[in-house]
Amino acid sequence: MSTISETDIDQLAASQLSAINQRYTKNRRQLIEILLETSKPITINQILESNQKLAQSSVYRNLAVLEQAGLVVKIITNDDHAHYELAEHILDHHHHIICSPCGEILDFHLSEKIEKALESSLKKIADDFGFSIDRHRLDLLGTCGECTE
Amino acid sequence: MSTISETDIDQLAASQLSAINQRYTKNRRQLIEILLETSKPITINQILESNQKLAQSSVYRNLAVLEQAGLVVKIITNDDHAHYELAEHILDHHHHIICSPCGEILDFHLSEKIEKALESSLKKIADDFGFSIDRHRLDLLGTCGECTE
DNA sequence: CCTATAATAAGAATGATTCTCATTATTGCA
DNA sequence: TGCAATAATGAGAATCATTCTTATTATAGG
Repeated sequence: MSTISETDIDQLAASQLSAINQRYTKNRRQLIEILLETSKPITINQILESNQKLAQSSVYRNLAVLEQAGLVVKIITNDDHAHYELAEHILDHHHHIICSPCGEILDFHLSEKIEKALESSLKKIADDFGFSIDRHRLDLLGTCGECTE
Repeated sequence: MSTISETDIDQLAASQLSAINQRYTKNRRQLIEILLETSKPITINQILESNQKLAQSSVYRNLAVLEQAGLVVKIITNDDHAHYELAEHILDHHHHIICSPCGEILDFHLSEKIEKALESSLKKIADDFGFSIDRHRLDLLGTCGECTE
């Protein structure tokens, strides 16, 4: 639920791509658009279904490029297909609730208070382990209402 | 760092396997032993290296059976090989700190206070989404000391 | 408008994981 | 204890998401 405009995203995308010497091409813009329209993480197959013109190999390659540019995040859950969504500075920081039977992934948010407490804990832990941290992720694994019925 | 004894685990394993009509065979016991000796999640290849007698296909099959029985947890991180470790009622509830460059996974614990606060938040969120929850997982993604040097 | 370079797309290749099936082990019962 | 009946094993084949290859097409910059 971000309020960032599409032109802003285009500028961001162009800038983050050029930072790694990549172009913001028509194909890449279409991927960004699809991800922006979808309110939850989706698979490559869903992307291909939503735009039949896209070549599978290009979608794989371009999502990898967009991920390198920090514009897109790849979400690996269980054994199923990977899911993709826009990076958190475009959407906002959130977590995932995952239905194991059907593989669907939805976004959720922690209260600011708990999120902050968690982050400061994690920072300490990372220090103890001598790690430099990129990010954390929190997943809720279970069964959605539809799969229960 | 659990204080559960090996005989206790054998009993647990036998009982949880028989609950799904599976036997606690020599191969399966060896997998449990290997996972018990290792203090962190390991890959199938590491398991095969640590015991050359084991057949790859059997290890895959038996880890799947042990996972179904709730004795073992499969950890999927990025694109690398899956990692396996004993279930939380054998070890204890914990989370993972993952080095993206080398793929190593280590266990860590949150303070009880934050863990409890988190759990009660997550319970509410699951209700809101109409999900029944099996478990949650929290991963810290970054770069370990060795990979930084 | 050219030239150099990057992106594209179709299909081949890869590789972790799963499946198949003949062989071996185990269980329960006589 | 001995004998089915059934389950587990292991070697290799098959699967399938993902990555790679390469010829073609598009783009940027002079």
